[in-house]
Amino acid sequence: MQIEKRPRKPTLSEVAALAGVSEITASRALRASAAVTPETLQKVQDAARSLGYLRNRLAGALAGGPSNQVAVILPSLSNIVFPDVLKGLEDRLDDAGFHPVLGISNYDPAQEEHLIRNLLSWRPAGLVIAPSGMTEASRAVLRDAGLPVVEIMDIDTDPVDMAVGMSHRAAGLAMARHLVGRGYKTPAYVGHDITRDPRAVARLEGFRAGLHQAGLALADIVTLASPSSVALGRQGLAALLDRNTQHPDLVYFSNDDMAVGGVFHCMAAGIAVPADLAIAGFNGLELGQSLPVRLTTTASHRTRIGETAAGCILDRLQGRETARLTDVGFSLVEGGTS
Amino acid sequence: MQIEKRPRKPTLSEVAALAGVSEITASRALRASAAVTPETLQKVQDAARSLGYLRNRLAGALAGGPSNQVAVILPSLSNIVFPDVLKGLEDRLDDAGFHPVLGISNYDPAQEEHLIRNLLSWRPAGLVIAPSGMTEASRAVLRDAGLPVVEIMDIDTDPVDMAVGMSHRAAGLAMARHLVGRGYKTPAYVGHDITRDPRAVARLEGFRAGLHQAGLALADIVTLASPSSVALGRQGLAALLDRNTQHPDLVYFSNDDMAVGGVFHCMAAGIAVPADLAIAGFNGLELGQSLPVRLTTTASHRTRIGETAAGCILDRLQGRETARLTDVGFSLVEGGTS
DNA sequence: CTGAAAGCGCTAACAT
DNA sequence: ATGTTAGCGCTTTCAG
Repeated sequence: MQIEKRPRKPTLSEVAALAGVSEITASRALRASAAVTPETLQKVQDAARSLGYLRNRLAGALAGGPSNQVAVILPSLSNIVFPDVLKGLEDRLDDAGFHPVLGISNYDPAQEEHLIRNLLSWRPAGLVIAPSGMTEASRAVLRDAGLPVVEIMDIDTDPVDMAVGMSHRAAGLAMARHLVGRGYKTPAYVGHDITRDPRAVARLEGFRAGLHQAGLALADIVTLASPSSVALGRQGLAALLDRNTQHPDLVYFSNDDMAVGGVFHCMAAGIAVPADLAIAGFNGLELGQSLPVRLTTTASHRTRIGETAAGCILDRLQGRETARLTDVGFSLVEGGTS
Repeated sequence: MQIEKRPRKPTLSEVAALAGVSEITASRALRASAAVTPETLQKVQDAARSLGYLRNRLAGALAGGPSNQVAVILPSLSNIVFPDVLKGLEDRLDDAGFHPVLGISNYDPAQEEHLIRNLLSWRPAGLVIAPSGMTEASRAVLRDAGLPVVEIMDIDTDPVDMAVGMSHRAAGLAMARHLVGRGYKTPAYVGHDITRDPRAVARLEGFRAGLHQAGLALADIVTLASPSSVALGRQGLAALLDRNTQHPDLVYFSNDDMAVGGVFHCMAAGIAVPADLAIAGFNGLELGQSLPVRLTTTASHRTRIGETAAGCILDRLQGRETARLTDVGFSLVEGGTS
């Protein structure tokens, strides 16, 4: 039998009435939150089904029940890095029956602050954020929110609550050491609009520090005022090589997208890689690893960052102990382009 | 002045008390939902600020206020297509102050059904779904939910409410016609695990129909039982060419990731593209368009699908008229690989 | 423009 | 194992 009219969504009390039990019993049965006789369970479930009952978690959460929403604030979805992180988050959250509520800050601290308030107004169970220059007000709101908060990507800063990520400075440093060890003498750098990307800046700093330790320095730098892309990397390398400066034997790119663009430029311009020019990136994207010659790069564990951050939220919610800082590390990928 | 203790989050009634107005007036002031004297507005805002008041939308929505959450169900985040769609959704939703609540179905109808109920239990303002074989029960729930529902990606099926996407069959057909027009005679196909991807199947069908119309047929087909990737495309083409069948002069790949893998295989194996072998993909990813030789492909307007779907939700919510079916179309990209 | 009353639909806290 | 009582914090009526 189906209900013919649908004047209003059926409520728990209607389910309870039909099942011949009290509201709270129906509630317990439907949530499996407390012991309920198999028979009553059955009755309630049948009643719910026959009425087409759909739980209202708004009311449940307001009445003190738990939320299964987790606010997630990312700076962008255009950079593949963040969908990867989101995937990790979603995977782990989903296992526990939680759902991300998404906000995109567009790398804007003011928008970020607005988002934080807005998402928090739904009283989520936790919040995960890839910070974009968080304002002091933002930090204060998060501090007072009384829920688990995980700042992701970077662990070089001091988090409000917890942080999960890697040291980008260390990654740049490690790459410099690796390449110095392979004998390159005149390294250059090609980057995208890194003013909005403090992590890329940190890598560059680490890279320079690594060179410096070996008595080397960057022979040249090109940075372009656009978001990173394959096309931009191509263009950036072309611009670099067009200059009448000391010719580099190696180019460190701000990330893999850019580096792959560099590789494509070399292909098109007949430059042998790595014989004439070595190339290195950052991220370890599938893209770079699928090139005819695998890209030398640093694999960032983006999905793992998401998974770990979700894990922190869940651990906290379940009263388990959590680390303030979690370093998921990185791995150097010795490809064929260096 | 800051509050020292924080025994409980401040409520609207505390704000109202401090501002010396009634609860409802404070509510109106904070929402700008009705006319309020500039003075009272100021008083209320000041009170809210000084208490560190954070609106509770759970209560608001339960009391009949609007929700600004939109449920979004996608089959995966691993395939770049869906983050692209999500980006479009987020962009448009964000403009209107709405937020996506995300669920991933993993291409599983049962999980999809579970997700629908779960997300709907938060009483979102609307729902956007890229269907994965929706069960009849799922459709029924959506039909009865009494909110705007947009099914995305495909418009070859009959939606519960609205649909936004393109005809994948038409895209395959158009590509076949284009390539036939360029004189190819022995086309082959390389695909990923298309049993889970009805849209890829529809493209293949369209492609075959197009060939048929020209008196041609597929010379060979390879499909591999894994999700699409560059590596898989490379492997697939290698497998195809290894066989002792009629040698193809053209390969249509299930999508761009796969096709780029094909291009890479050719590079590595010394096969001239398109002289020895032409290659075509689907999606129009930046990846393919950044290759030394631009990939021939069909650009799907993924982000626009997201934007348009969000627009449908918003239009409906604001009482504007909405189309049942919206075809965002596609465009043939005549690259250098064919 | 502001207020008073009533209740959204559910669950925690105590009973029993 | 089940029921009773009280709200959760807000917004919708309807008044003034």
